[in-house]
Amino acid sequence: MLDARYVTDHLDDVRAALARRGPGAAALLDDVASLAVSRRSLIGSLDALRARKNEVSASLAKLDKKGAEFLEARDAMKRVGEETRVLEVQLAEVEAQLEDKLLHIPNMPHESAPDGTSEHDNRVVRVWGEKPVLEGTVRDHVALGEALGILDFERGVKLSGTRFTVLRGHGARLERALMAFMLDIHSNEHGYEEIWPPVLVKDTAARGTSQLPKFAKDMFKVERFEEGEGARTLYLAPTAEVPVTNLHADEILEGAALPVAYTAYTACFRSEAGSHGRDTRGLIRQHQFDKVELVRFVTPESALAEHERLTAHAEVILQRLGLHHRTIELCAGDLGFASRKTFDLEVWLPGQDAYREISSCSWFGDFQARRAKIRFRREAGAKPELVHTINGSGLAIGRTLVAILEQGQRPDGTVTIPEALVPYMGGVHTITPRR
RNA sequence: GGAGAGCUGGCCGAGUGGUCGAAGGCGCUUGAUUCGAAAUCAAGAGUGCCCGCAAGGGUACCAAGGGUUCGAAUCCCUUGCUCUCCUCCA
Repeated sequence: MLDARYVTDHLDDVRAALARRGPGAAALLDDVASLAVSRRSLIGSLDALRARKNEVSASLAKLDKKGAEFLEARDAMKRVGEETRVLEVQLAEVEAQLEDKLLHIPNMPHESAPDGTSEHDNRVVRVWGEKPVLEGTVRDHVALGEALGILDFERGVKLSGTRFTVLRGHGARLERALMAFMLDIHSNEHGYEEIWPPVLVKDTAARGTSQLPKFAKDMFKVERFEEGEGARTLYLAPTAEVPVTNLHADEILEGAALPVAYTAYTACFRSEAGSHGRDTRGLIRQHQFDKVELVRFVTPESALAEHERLTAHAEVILQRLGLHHRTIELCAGDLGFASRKTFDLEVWLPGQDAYREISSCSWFGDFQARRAKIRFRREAGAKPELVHTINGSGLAIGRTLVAILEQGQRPDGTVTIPEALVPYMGGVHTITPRR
């Protein structure tokens, strides 16, 4: 979230920055400044009252507990106590309101993010490779996968409903191979520490990365059966970003340790509320999918360069797989809620005759760090500062599998496995129909 | 699931209603000493918020939340977590 004090002191700037996201975003600021002001004045009065209470209480300790002086002062303090309680309630109320407003305000787009209102205004930054020349009928991954017997959509639906898929044989193997391939490159070559986190997370973690409170409907909520009072609600992480970023929630990192870089494979769960009817066919938009994530905790001054670096790390995967793709930068109007600047990698899918997002690499400034209280100290004794967080998919595995099928298809319906992946596939070079 | 013990500052650990933000030790920082180091001695170190240009001042924080009280790390309640033993399980 944004800093209330910064918003109050730079109201016009913040308003202008948020306006770049489109109409509406800036309007959310209206009450923040006034709430922040009344919060400060309440704290002022409250602290003064408490100071007096502390002072008098200390002197009371030395008095004869039955003396008239003691009794009189005690009664006076009783009234001060009540007054304090009233102010405390008011303050709690104001702070709750302020917090609620702030949690719903999106991040300010960075000045380098291009202007624009929708995905049509996104800017192509670079293109890698070119569209493969495919002989014969171009098929999409659904047709290919079903014919090869590696994608079983029907049984996915039977087990779990729409947007769930069963991978089998070389399909399942490919999914596993991609996981290991990506993790190996990021941990061995790019210097990321491999993490294996829980995927059921507390609401506090989801709040830290900003899925909550605003995007609760996009997640699966898990309740423990029975339990009564102690019942706990957990959320299925929609991305490893949530557990991995929150690894350092409420911590102060040593400046020398930055950048801290983690990579993690997790299954990801999205309820996809509000996307009914979109991408209903195939693997593109599932309730459960696999992804390898990259997360970096960095200093503010290195953030822009670090963002480029992380994006490049994700691009390497597509390059090693020989998959034609392009990198685009999102315009201000298309940025995610928490992001200041985002590069998307879009892979070419011949079956759809379109480029589709396969990775989204975002720089969040201190937006997540403020929510999750992730700080660093430049040197011993220095004041703690908020870190900057950056993350991106490196990559979405299901969509990578789709791209391999569609870009690697041959006229006879078989699929060529990218050379780099062959060792991970147990030496298999080509996926051919089962039996 | 059952029984018990506990949760204090970076760590260990005192503390049982008033001067406790908290003894002591370890660790850390800075000085002194030393050719340098070790040892020793001295001083200093928490985090948030509010006021202040600053120096500095105020306030809150002893797992979390509530309560009792003029006053709570200390008493009461609720929740969470940790540990030990049993049970169960992968």
